[in-house]
Amino acid sequence: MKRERVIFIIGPTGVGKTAFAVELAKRLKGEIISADSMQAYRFMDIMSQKPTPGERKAVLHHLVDFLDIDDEYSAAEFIKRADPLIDKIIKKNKRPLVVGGSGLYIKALVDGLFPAPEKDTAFRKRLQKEARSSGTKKLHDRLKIIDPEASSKIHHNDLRRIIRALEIFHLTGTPISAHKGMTKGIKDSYAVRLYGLIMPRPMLYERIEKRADEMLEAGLVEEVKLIRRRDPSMTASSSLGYKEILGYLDKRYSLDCARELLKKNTKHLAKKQLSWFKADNRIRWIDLKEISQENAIRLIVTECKV
RNA sequence: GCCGAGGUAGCUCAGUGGUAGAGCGCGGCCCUGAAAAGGCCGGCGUGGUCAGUUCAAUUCUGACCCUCGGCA
Repeated sequence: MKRERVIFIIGPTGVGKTAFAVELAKRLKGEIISADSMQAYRFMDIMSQKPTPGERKAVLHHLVDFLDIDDEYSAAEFIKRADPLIDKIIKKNKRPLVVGGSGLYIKALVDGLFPAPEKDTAFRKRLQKEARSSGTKKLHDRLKIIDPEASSKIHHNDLRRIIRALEIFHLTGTPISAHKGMTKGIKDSYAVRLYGLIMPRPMLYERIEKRADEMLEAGLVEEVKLIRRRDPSMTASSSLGYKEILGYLDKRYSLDCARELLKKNTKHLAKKQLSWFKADNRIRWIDLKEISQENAIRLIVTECKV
């Protein structure tokens, strides 16, 4: 049986995934699934650089604009929603395009996430408190006893992962390393094609800086004020743009300082995304300095007909 | 012109008579329910220039150049 093809457009923030994907979707009769933790939120329009109303009219977008600011979101929540959407889109005789920059979200969808219980907030709080009073190292030592394999892979300062590993054991009685590998992703039922958009670092950074200025001009400060009033969730409040502007609103530094911070942190993000994606050799890279968007799209369209 | 302070890593600066460090930046990397999060690793640089003292000077002395304050 011929497997249906699912196309992924991934890449660092600022390369132009959105515009590219919209253009591609038009040619392929596609619908876009956003693999983006921040575009999911209502009201976070400017900071998450959502597709424009025009773009959303031209191509149907899924998983954009459906969460309230105080909702949590996660990779698991994402695949829970994205997985069934793929089938639905194919049944409509359309082509699913997954677009986003989060390495984990993409990997989770393609390769799957092992079935595991949700977070236990009380347990996490308890361990965080413990870490503060007696040190992160102590928790790492505890992990070593119940799961030597996981503890050797998790750095002793990486509190977040140490707690998660302990949490899995606490909730299931099985160490986290025993859960890994027991995963099923969409790659098992579809023909997955990963296209990575890229451009030389200086060019990307220039675009990022320009975009930050445009976000400020478009009213980022007002947007942050609005979001703050609505008590953002942990996920929402970790958005780039939010914390940088918050510091300005709290008079900890000037607007110019916030602007520079936003630029710097966005570049850091791009760098981290690049580092994540580089490790995945299934990705076919498209350098937008070497090949025009138009030609790249044509190439993908041709490949899809084969 | 005079007085004072200073010129050390891309930036801000610390320090030492035996040729140098820290933060930030920058680069590299890890990543399984917060991922736009979290974590790890990476520092030879004409020590402003030239001369002197010394076994040895970035560190002491002198001259010069430059920067910043103050006075004219």
